[in-house]
Amino acid sequence: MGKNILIGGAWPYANGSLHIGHIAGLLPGDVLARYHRAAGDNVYFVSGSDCHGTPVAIRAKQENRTPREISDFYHGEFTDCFQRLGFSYDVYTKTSSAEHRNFVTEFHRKLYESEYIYEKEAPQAYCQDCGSFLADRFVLGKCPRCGKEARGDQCDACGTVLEPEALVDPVCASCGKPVGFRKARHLYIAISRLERQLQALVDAHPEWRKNAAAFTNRYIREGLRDRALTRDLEWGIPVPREGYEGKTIYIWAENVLGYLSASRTAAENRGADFGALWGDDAIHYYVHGKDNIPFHTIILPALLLGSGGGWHLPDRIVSSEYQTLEGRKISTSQNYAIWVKDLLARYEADSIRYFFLANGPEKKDADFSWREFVHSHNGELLGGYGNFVNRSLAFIEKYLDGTVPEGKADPEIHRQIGELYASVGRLIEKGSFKDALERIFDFVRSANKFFDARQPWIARTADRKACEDTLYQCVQIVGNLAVLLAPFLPFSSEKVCGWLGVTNRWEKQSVPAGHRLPEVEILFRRIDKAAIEEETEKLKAIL
RNA sequence: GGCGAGAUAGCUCAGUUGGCUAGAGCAUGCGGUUCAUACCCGCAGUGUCGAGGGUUCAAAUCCCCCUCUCGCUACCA
Repeated sequence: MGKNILIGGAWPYANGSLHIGHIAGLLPGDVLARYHRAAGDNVYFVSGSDCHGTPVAIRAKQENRTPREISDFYHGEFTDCFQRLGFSYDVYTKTSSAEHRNFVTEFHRKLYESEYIYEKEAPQAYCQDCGSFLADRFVLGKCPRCGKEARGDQCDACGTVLEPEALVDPVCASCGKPVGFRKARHLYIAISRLERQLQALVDAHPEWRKNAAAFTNRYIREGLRDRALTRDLEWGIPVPREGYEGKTIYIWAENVLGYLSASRTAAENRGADFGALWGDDAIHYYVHGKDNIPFHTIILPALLLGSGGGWHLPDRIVSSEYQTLEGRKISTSQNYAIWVKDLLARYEADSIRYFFLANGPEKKDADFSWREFVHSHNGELLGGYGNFVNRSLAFIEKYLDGTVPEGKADPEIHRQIGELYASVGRLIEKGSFKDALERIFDFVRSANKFFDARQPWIARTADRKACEDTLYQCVQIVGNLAVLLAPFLPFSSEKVCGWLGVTNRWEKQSVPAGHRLPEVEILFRRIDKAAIEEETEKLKAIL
């Protein structure tokens, strides 16, 4: 009986295109989803575009469009990129959808009745000129303590934590005009009172990525602060409470609930029990970059606990470090990035997936360089795996009538394959994707050695039976490699599984003797080394 | 300023609780092979394990200190 598995991929913010940093952090989610499905579990892999919030509203204003137009535009781009990269979301939606809005409205309405929610009036910076309230860090002024330039949340010069109204001569960060302060009433969630439960959550999960546990412990140690759940913004989900007309729900008190709203849609689509998915027996993974950690280990659990609905809390936090680009950090504002749509226009999805899964920022920042990308593709993916598939199948086509021969399986190789399903599965569940791929590619190398050692091209005339045994064995290896690699390289695996007539279930596959191969094509195109120079030049031109 | 993470071969990284001459893949050089997408196989290296101290019979691994990089510091995601 399959387990209920929720895999929540982070919701990319719909105010700019996706770049390689996004895929590096999100790809693990798809590997988990594909693996768990192959293993027979009930997988709900959900995500969506995060459409609300100030940056989208600002961008819309600048471009003279509506926030909905802006976010829908990027949502369309995201959907297209994810689809072409092979992301197997069960539901990919957006926070501006009716389903999400309805779910959140209902959730918040109940939440407000909880003992953890209270109302407070506080002065808030307001810019007459921009016509809007300002976030603390969008207020600039002089530090009351050291007199240096400081932001409304903190003074970098002396390190004092500030309230914006404490600043001397406060001005608006975007227009530079003086700001005033108005009293504003907001709803707050008493995260401070959930400290014990949140600490217990971290302590109960040693399997969280190290960075997730470290961040969370640090926040708790520094003392959790209550947070406002509502904002004086127009673009967002309206606060479902009397007296809050014109206010919207704070984006982080809303977008993380997308895991619930989207998985409810997914459950309804397949006529499954949404309650069971969020009950005790489920396993929940959250996959995102390290900048998202506190929102998934503190805010989301706080909302789930605060609402008192008995919701399942996060089990496994797969939080990546950052992807750098040719040794520098990616900067979208300077256009120093590689955009996913551009990558997809020139390279195959599996090549892209392979690189970011084999070299991704699992435990520390990882660098993307074109040199590495081309070498890893040509050397490992194509030269190692692609070549083994091709030399095996082409040999059969050319010399064995395109039919899988009768043959004896090598017991040692048979054992190794069985062991791979177990160890690779374990590593994927642990979030160790690099290790998992490494195991598989070790085996690919040994398979190439096996082929060489057996010299079937000589045995073909000298010892026909030995040649057939070798190729029979190689076909078994190819079929199983395709299944083992399917979570990582879905497109090429689908081809190979199709040729050999094997399913993609996570268990040892066997290709029957006598199976006729269809015409086989090459799995991966070689990337011309000249691309390294070309692509690197393009990046240098930006700097 | 505070807190956190990282610094290991040209590159990307592994190195469990300290233990033999520090590893892998890629890249590089040499040799072999030819079924295969000039592919694969074999061999060969190279490293003051960021610097400096200390603990220990023994440290990349523990302690101290320093340097550098990155991140977080909560109403930008």
